[in-house]
Amino acid sequence: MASVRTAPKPLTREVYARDADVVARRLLGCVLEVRRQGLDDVPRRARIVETEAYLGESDLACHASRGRTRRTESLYGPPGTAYVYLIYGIHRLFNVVASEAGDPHAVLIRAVEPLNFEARTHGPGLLSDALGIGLDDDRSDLTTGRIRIVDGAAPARVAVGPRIGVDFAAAWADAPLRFGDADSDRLSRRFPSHDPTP
DNA sequence: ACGCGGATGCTA
DNA sequence: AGCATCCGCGTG
Repeated sequence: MASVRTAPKPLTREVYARDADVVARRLLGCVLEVRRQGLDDVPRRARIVETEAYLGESDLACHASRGRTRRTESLYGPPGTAYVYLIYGIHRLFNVVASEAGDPHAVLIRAVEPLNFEARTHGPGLLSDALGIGLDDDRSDLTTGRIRIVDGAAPARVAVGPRIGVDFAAAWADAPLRFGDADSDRLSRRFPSHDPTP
């Protein structure tokens, strides 16, 4: 009998309800899907290959470390909420809220591999442009909205390193909270190779 | 009100 | 290494 293609289901809220470093690793290999109303019938789909974890108010690199403001309001929402903000007046960065409501953890999606379209997606600003993610998506619910994440196979090898662009964050700057599919050719930047030697 | 600086990406 | 470009936030 013919195989039935089961519609992929979005990750459930409980998948997001863990500390951001756990969720950041979990999201590698999962597929980000964005329906673009009026532009596509078919959602754009892309495999997540690089993430960073931001661990709440005590994490000096996390926006919530400066307290709860209007911009960071979405970080305080339930896990599975989108946090999208403008950086350098130019780029929109897409994050997934993790942990639990009131504990502002986030996972920044830093790079994806396009699955059913062509675009440059090897950076957090680039992928938002390619997928059509904008400030309007801030605070949207990833379990019900036009942006969703469906499960996928975890990468065979995971690279780990310090986060990018957070040198100001004192001791937190060096924490190993950036994760990547070590075999992807679309990472935003090279990971420090703790490669051994020959 | 006002000035500052940033979870980037491109060019030199 | 320098710059574009603009919103949110801290200060007045």
